[in-house]
Amino acid sequence: MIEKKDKGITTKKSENIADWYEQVCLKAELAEFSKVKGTMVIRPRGYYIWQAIQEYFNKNIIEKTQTENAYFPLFIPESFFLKEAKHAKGFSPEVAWLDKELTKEGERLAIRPTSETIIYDSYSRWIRSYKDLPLRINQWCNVVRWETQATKLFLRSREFLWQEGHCVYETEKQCDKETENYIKLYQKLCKELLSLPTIIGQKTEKEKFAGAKYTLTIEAFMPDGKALQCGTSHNLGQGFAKAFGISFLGQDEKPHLPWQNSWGLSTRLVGATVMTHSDDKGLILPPKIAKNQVVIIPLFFKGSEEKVLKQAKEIEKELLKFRPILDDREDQKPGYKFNEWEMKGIPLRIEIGPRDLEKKSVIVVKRNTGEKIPVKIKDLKKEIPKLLEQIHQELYSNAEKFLNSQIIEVKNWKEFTKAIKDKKIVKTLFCGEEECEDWIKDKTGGASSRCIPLESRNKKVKGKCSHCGKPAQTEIYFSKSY
RNA sequence: GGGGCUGUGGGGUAGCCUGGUUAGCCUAUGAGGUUUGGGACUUCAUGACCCCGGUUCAAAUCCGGGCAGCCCCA
Repeated sequence: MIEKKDKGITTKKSENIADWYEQVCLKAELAEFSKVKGTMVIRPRGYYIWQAIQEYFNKNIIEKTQTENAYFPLFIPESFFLKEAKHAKGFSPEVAWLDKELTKEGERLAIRPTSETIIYDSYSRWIRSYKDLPLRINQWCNVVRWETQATKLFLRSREFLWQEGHCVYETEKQCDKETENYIKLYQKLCKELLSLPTIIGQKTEKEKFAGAKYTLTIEAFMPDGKALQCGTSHNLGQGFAKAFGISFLGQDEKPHLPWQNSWGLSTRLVGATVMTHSDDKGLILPPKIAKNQVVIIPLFFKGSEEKVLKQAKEIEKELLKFRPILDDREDQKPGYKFNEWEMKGIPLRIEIGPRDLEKKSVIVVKRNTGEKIPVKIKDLKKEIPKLLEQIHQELYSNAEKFLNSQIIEVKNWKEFTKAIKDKKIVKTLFCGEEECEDWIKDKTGGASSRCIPLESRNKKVKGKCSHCGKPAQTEIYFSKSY
């Protein structure tokens, strides 16, 4: 016998987070699996979230940093790819190639896993003098990385949507400064839009972007102790410029190689947000990215239906800017509706019945806490934005509290392995050796370096690597990851 | 990287071991009636064996391959 609750989320977040997460994505109608392994359909409720990210991004990052949006092709000739050796090597295992179609010269074509090469081919023609710099271009597109590992909705798929920014600068100093600025803007987006706390840091040599001088990252931490890379900003140095023949005449009338960076964030952020905030009843969304911020549920009783519905419609009209849903279905009981909209993550529910009409008030219910708050109808327009903001803050501070509670400082290998086993994030001293990092990954069942905290990356440290005992070079975070 | 499990109407499942009548149930969907302050009741209707191949008089069931999804360990 199937329980009625089977219509809802049947697995608890604390019991099996993978199954729970999948159910939330599917049942809240954010996404569904598609036929080809590792590909997904993003449904309107899910795509709205991505659009909200795009909107914020274009307004607060693209415009404010004087970056421009453009678009480059999906297909990349193999020869472009091979120009920067480290880059080509790093991406080669996961590039998807077209089977038959070749260029006129007989070259294979790759489906972009990232667009450095095809963009920099253009840049080599566009940049002539220092007056052309800085050049800042962003593109919104899809990329394909042929993952062999287990794929997961939003978090790891073979095709995903992202933005990639590509800037060119006259000086190293400016490049450093802006590479750091972009990652900080990413962190701000996560906080202000998605209620997601993150850690900023620098990737190790082992984990940095293929072909980069260094990579900055923001890392979020999921409830199961796994980290999720949410955005990266790479200082590419001059390697790509050299490989693609990008040079400019300086004021000194001599040719110079420019400095470049690239930076990106993807639909993975949607997954991070869903997994962080949602609960056993289903989706919880930060209000700013909710397709509908309010659902109005009229409670019908014989004799008063008309009056209640009329008032509900007035409220709907009054609250139009919060994209309300008026659920006036007559064939469903209120309890059913409550559960349905909770599963779909509507931040606020307004209940209105005959008893409320008499008092000229309604009950407003917060999705994240379940609090029921009586509000006078005339005050709704004023109170709703306050409650939405409150939800945003509560989600952030809960996630932040969790993040801080997860970080454990360790001094030796015993503490290190115990912390990883306890699904914590290890903060420790590290020698910086790649072999040491490999060894740790092997012995802990996959814990890898997350990042060197941004504030301490140029600081000298005293002490020993908590694993090998060699003199430490840096502070660092280690954890398992998605 | 290694091991294991699963695939049946839109969703969740029974049946499979031991091949055999019309593939059962819950839910969903559509129509009707009674209802409505936390997943209502009822009548009728709609709708399925992942794909390819093999064994067999006969395949959801056995065998092989493919595709897809999940779990565990490192």
